[in-house]
Amino acid sequence: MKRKITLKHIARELEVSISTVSKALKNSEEISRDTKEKIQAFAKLYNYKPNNIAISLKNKRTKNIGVVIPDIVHYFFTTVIRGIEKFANAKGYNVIVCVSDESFDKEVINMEMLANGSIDGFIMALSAGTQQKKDYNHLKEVTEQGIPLVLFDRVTDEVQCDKVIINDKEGAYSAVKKLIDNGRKRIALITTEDYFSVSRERGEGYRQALRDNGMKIDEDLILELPDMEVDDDAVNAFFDREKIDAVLCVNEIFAVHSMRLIKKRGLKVPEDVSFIGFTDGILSKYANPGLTAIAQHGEQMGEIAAQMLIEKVEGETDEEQFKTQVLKATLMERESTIN
Amino acid sequence: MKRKITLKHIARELEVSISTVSKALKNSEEISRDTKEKIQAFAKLYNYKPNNIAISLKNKRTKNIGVVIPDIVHYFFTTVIRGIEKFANAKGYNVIVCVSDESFDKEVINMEMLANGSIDGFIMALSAGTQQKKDYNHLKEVTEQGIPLVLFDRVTDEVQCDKVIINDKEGAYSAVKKLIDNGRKRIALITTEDYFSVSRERGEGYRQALRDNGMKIDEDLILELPDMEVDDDAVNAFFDREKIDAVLCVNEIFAVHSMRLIKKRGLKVPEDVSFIGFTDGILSKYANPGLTAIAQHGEQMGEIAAQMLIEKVEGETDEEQFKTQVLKATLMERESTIN
DNA sequence: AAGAACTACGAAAACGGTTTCGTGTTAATA
DNA sequence: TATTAACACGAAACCGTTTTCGTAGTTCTT
Repeated sequence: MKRKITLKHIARELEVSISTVSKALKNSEEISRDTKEKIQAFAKLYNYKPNNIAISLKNKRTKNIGVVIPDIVHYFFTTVIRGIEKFANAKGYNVIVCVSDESFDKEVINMEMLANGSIDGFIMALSAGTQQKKDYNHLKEVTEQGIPLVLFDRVTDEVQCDKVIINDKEGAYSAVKKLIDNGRKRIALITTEDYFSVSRERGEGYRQALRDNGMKIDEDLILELPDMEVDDDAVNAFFDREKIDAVLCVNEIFAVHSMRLIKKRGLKVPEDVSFIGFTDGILSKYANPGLTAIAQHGEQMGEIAAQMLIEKVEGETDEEQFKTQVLKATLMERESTIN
Repeated sequence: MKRKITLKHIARELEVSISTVSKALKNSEEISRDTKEKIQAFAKLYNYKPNNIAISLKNKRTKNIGVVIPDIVHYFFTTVIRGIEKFANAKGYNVIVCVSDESFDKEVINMEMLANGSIDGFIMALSAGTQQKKDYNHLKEVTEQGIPLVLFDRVTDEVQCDKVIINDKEGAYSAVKKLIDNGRKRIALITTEDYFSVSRERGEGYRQALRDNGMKIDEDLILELPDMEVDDDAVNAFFDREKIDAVLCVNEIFAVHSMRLIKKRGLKVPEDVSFIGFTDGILSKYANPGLTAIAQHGEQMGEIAAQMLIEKVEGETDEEQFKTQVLKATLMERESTIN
């Protein structure tokens, strides 16, 4: 087992000082050609690579960025991670992923672990627990320590930091507008409980579109599911109760799942009932019929978040200028709506 | 902006030495009650937390584990990560995720970056590029340096290390067996090119099941798709050419996608053609009809991999004993096959 | 009263680098 | 020949911990 070689080893072997070795490997002008060549050759031969930890300690920069997300088995979040990875890797950063599992406590614990020197900055989406509790002290603490933070998708106004979101309201608005233009009269909304910033925004877009088009808002057409998993009975009861010709869902699973329940009732999609879902993910693409979806552009979101973060990390100036970048939600039309 | 406080700050403020502070915070017997209480109170007040990087340098242990996977936007891999996270976090480890993007070069670069002190061990699945190239020197190098390595799912015999896989051959075998028992006569296999260890294994299971049941292997019933994305024309041509009453696919996407093409041809699933796919993922669950699938138990796989790795990392003895743990692939029956 | 044994703490090395500054040797200059 | 500048390198501090070892000062022996 050949252990990693250090500057000290090289220095001892070549009978020079550690500083000379360090400088030689950085091709410093201070060191003579001969010595440099000798040292560099030796280093290459023994495949010397500087120890990241030592460099981190010295520089007070880890080149790691911490990503805290509610759930990793979730298409949207993985696309965001992909975007982050892509940008971060190109800049020489590694990505430490922590999952809060929608829990406030885990979010706090994870952030505290990472904040003690392991990372240069955070990119995160708030857990459900945190949004319910409305307790953002752990976020405020890291920003007060001067650790840059970028929030994406699930954000809050109560923390001053960079943010990147999509225009959820507009996305929902244009989806509903499309349904109305297609002649749909009874448009339902299937959503989560409203402590999620995104669901709230999407709900507003839905209502606004109805209002702007002279349709009155029927609260009975709005179904709030308490869990992220779909309860078949609740949805079926909803369909029994209300006559519906279109459905907007705040996520893919709600959409695909309720589309299936509708088909089981012998109704046709999109002829009898149209469907649109948020998140243009893998389910929408492979659903049958293909699900018209509002794309959240996760990968782009991740890239932008990473860019914002790295700018702050590497920026000398600690100007307290925070931006919120709003991406445009775009409609990806498939067979679940009529063109 | 309140900067992080260090031992040195506390020492200066309380007019004691750094060593005294360090010991006091560890509740050492060496330090008097009075001094300890004073120091601990001060530390708590200023929310002192030791710097992870400094500790890593001292201990030569980072409490980070590196995970290198081909693709993060892939249900199976994310479930594995979830399992790894779960186990690792419970043991106080963080997870650094790197994506090789199926590329040999990126895999090498990522591993080299992490191997220079950033992590205590690796968990990984080989990229397509690596499996094609059959070049495993980067893996051998890290193991030679004494860095523990656990391979999962996409493994190779050429590297001596711990491994965790599912019994792909048996999984495919039992799937085909089931199709035969259902009276299917012309069972197709849609697979990738065969440099993937898993595809090869699955193919063998398919052939074996046919042989064992007195059916002859018709190579024309095996379709190898060059890409991970499905080429509609290739699959349609295949269906035009061959009369088929059942299909086994080596992944979800192949299965769901070709199931859809079959339905577009006016055939019924499962009556006319049955489908079984590998990876019991989100697509299988929400497909219409639900796709009978061979579960790969990603989360469990991740947990086991993490456990194996952490055992090696924390084990004193560098016994060169390597285990390969084989999980049982189980069939998850849904509507795409007849019971 | 002198040595032994504690007690309670500090100095310093170590982890593996980077960087500033000092210095001996040689070469160029006056 | 004496002075100076350039060159090539080393010593040491530093990043923030941990840990070993040394040692004042006190208390306990006999």
